Amino acid sequence: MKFASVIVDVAAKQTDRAFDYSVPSKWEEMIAPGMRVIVPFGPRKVQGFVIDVKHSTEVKRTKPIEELLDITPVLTEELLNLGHWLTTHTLCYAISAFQAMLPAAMKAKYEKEITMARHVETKQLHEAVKPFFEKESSVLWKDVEKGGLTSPFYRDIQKGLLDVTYVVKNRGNKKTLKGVRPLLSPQELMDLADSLPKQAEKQKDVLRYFTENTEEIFMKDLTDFLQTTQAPVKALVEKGALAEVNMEIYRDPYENRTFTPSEPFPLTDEQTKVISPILAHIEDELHRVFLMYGVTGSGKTEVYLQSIDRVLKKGQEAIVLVPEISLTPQMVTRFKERFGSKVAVLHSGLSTGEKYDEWRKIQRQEVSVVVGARSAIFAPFTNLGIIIIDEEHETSYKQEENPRYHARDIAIYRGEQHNCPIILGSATPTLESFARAQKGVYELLTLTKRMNDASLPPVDIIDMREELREGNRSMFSRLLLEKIEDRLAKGEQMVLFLNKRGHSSFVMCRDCGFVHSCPHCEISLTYHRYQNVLKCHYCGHEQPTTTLCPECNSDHIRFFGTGTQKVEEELTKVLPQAKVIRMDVDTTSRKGAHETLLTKFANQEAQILLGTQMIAKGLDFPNVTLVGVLSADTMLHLPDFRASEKTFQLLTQVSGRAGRHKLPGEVVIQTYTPEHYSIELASQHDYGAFYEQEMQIRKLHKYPPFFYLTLVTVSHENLAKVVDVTDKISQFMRQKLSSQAVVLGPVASPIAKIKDRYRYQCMIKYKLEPSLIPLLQFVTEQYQGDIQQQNLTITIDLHPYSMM
DNA sequence: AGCACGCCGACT
DNA sequence: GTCGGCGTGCTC
Repeated sequence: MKFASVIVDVAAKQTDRAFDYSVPSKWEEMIAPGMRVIVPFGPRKVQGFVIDVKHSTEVKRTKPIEELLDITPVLTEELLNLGHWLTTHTLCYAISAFQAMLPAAMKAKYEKEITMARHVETKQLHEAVKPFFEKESSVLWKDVEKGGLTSPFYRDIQKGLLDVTYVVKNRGNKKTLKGVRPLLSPQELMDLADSLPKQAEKQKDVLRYFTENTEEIFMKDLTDFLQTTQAPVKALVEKGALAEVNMEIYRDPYENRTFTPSEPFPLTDEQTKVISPILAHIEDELHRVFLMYGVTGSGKTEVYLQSIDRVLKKGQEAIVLVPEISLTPQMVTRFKERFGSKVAVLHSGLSTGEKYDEWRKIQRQEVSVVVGARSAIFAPFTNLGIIIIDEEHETSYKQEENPRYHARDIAIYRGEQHNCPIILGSATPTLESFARAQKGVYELLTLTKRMNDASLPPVDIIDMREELREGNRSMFSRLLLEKIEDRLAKGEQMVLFLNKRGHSSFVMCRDCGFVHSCPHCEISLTYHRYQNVLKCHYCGHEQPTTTLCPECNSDHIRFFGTGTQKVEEELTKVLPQAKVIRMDVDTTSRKGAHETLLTKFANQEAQILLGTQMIAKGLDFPNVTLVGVLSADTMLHLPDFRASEKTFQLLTQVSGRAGRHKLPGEVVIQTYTPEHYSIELASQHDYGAFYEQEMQIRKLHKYPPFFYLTLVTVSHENLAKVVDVTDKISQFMRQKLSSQAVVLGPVASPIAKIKDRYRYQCMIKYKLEPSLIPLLQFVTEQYQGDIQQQNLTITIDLHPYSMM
């Protein structure tokens, strides 16, 4: 008798442990850790992950496993261990860790189904229930709820007329197509062909095909190839010579695209110098973290490609992470062109089914390179030779929900397991990584020259206060407008960048200062012109706009801040001849819209590309000679110690979009704080100076990389309760941690209320606190009662990226 | 997280 | 006396 330890799909503290089940004898030989199962859990059935198979158990009465879902484990031994590591390092439930490592299609859906009990006739049922069972033999509970008929159903369930069954729906629907495979040896097939009568011409053709090809083939391909129908094949199946099989097919998101194979480019001296230690570590299978610091356009990608090439030649595999936002067709194309069908792509633009298919290619070892966003770091490779994280500084590598992991940490963990190098690439590395490189924890590799000997574009900083003083009240400075007109005349292209979405950021009464804010969240509402409504970005609350101030009845209601829509309007007003493509969350929400707009721009259907964050990364258009940043300081005043760093990174990235090719480029940055060092140093392309200056500030305020951070956020609908709990937690931590640690709090969260729940925080800054995690675990256990009964939530973010 | 069980008040 | 409200505790 075998027993399986199972982590069940119930994300709660009380169920965050393994439960033992007996393994029915039919699965004893097959079952292995890492497989998914369906098990009875209380009155219902849930999905679970087998983490251990053993010959005995302490549990007195085990229930048997209901169903074994996998033939091969979906989690390798390495990933199971990584799951456990995640639970302790991010304080999440084991089930959340496992689910984060798999495509969404593998997560079960649960449904309650109502069927008629045996020997019950419809006429016995309640009048309201009857019609449901006249045509169908079962009804989904959610449909009953929708119809508002829960009570008559309840009554019949109580009477025993109806049964409730719990069904687990597996979403991982493999798409299959009919195929054929031979059951006999080529010689036997040949003998069979000879024994067939003369008129069985087509059957002989089929047999002849299989004497030469022993592999299975799609039915359609076979009949097409032999110019026949399924009939002769069927006849041979009857005779026992062939068998019909279901062959898995993949939805290929890139199927109607052709990729011209590319050859490795000759490397520059700098690139050669940079790649040699990487290649040496690949060769010797040594783990090492390389920080590749290279200015935009310095050819980092070619170094990645050639490193991967070496890995593949050794028969190993590679993971490449790119930020979601820059997982552009351009980037994917470069990998597909070099490595062809060996590449799988994983990003949020794919449907659940498509993601599942890409994942299956990895699991079945049909590909050896994965290019993907954050979660691709969990690709189930077993022989990793390199992990690359491009644009290492991007905040999207940190998951902002449980498990709150950073892909960089997972990469390093896996790199240690597989003895392989890690490359972190960036033109503006995070201070954390650069500091580690300075200390020798990581190895620094530097690329200082741009390809094609292009120089970094000159940057003009425009003081918008000055513009205002001189009577220019528009959102375009005179210099920027002049340059835009110049490019329009020359037929060149430009990119205008703004980091806001919507029309205006907030609506204010100029007489009394009243600002429309969300009734459920402590945040001002955003005006959306298209629908003429005010929207809350946090809870989705919508309300109509007003022409009069609700406070003082003044009609001096004005829209403040600038959104892409408004810029577009003003642009067409000032320069009616300009063709503009606007890219923001609103215009790119439709699937494929992103790509369509970029293709249009690449085809020069418009001269101006106007957009938010998403156009800052990875785009490369040869005809772009001007980049304009409309308001550089919008993110500078956020309550975030990384605000300067983020501003510097963004401005540097945006500037890098200009003049990457033959035509020289120019950058114009508009700002209200031109003297700020992050703006000034970004305009000088001086990362080194920025690093030095920002490090001093971080040291002074005890922020990373000098101190680690942990953020505890408490939320509840009652303000007093939130303050009380946060205060107790803060005091407790202050008391238990070493004197070197700094505990700040309780303080209101930057967004003090979301969806009618108040939020307070306790921030812990520390250098070395081995007891921190156990203490935090203790705290959550202490409040377990309140969490369950009163809807209190305590969120713990170790190494947070967002302070919200 | 669900769900059953069990104990109380408001009704036929 | 019974229906159904919600607090309590368990799930191999």
